[in-house]
Amino acid sequence: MNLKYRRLKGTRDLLLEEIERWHWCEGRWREVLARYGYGEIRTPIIEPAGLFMRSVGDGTDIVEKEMYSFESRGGESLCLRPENTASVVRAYLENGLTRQPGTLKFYYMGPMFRHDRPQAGRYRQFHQVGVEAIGSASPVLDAEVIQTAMALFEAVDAQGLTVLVNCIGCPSCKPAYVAGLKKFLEENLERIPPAFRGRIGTNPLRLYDAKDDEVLALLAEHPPITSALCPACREHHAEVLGTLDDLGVPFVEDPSLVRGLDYYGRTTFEITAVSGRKQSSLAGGGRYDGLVAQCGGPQTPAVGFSIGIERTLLHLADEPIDPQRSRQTQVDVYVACLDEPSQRYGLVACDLLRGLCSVEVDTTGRSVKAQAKSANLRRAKILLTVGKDEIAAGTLQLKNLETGDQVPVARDRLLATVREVLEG
RNA sequence: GUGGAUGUAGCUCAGUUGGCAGAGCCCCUGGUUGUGGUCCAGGUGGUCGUGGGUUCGAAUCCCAUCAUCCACCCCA
Repeated sequence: MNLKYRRLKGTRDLLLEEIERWHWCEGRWREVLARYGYGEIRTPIIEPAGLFMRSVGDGTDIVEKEMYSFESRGGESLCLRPENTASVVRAYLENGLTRQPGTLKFYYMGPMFRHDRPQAGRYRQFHQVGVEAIGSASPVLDAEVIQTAMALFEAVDAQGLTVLVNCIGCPSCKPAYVAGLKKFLEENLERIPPAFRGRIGTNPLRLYDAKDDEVLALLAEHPPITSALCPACREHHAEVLGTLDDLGVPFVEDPSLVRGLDYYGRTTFEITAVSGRKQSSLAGGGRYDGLVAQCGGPQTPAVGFSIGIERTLLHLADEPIDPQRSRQTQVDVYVACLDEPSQRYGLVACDLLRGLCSVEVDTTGRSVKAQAKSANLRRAKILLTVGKDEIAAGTLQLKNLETGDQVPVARDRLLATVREVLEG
């Protein structure tokens, strides 16, 4: 069809069987997150653009070319959030939570926006479920956070995942390493394809992200960051890995795992799908001990992650659903009405049923046959039929669609009878 | 930003060398005066993505454009 309006590139409509899948996942996740001590936080989708430029980093791809930024009527520079960590930190400070004792643990679920070229598992409006644990510098918390991410995957039966872990240092050891790496790369500039050279000046560490063989071969000749960590980072990293062992969370150390956001320090991790070429990175996270202070708050350590919901669902082996049935919403009781007076009688008579189950009163005026057909399509267990005769007698015809039995039921017996059929 | 594939009925797709626009599913009606899931008969539904060109004639060939999907880059 040649439609007048179409959805924007990289956005999707979620409905019918797909939204049911989302609800199922979201329910499981909320349960798990509560068990790990997280409370929900919902922050605005629009924020000041500066929040992300400073926290995520203005040399990153996200800020450089993927932000949906625009000017408000008042001339303020705004943007649709490309991620949620910075917003949570902003909210943490803005709501005066810095003096709260203990670790504050928030989870979020919601849409993020990045102006990328869409492809399988990548959308311009996509959704993440994530957590932020603010207020503890302990490596044990890092491990718990990683375990939390895995628990979320397990809750929706996601299989075949690998946890990649790395430590990218802190302000006392990272700068020296980065400077050394930069020097090394500049000395070997001719071995680096032009497409990657730009990153050397802005963030040399991100060369490790490249999948290019020449780049990787060159980097193999340079010591990894894990060999240049200061004693404190070294110990922190060992504690994280040791705690993961204690918890029985399998992981793979990956010294090339640097993440695309500036605020990460020390622990970084990623959870990837082993099989399939699609977008294999399902989740990413790490520690960001400097971010709260950078946003104007007191020096406060924190760690978190986010999971891509679309990618997770894509990764789940989804059993095919009947394409026709999946286009109708399930209902328990379907009320077929012969004419408009019957519709009115049916609607009123069935009002009480809604306290017990779901009810659809058909007001299309189609043939009873067509209405009964819809009842079947909607997977109804009971078909109630109303016409002149039922109105006169003060009854409804009640048909059990599983057995095919049909009996007239008096209006005042309707609720009890429907309950019997549904429970029996 | 770069590369590849695909656009035909609500859905999934055929369409030969350029010669009347097709199938299956769905939907509607009837078979069954007021009853589904099976069956039978009939029916509705199309600017062939859009614009231009070649041609007696274009879904088909050419050009442009838009959209979708996939991949790169990067990331969730």
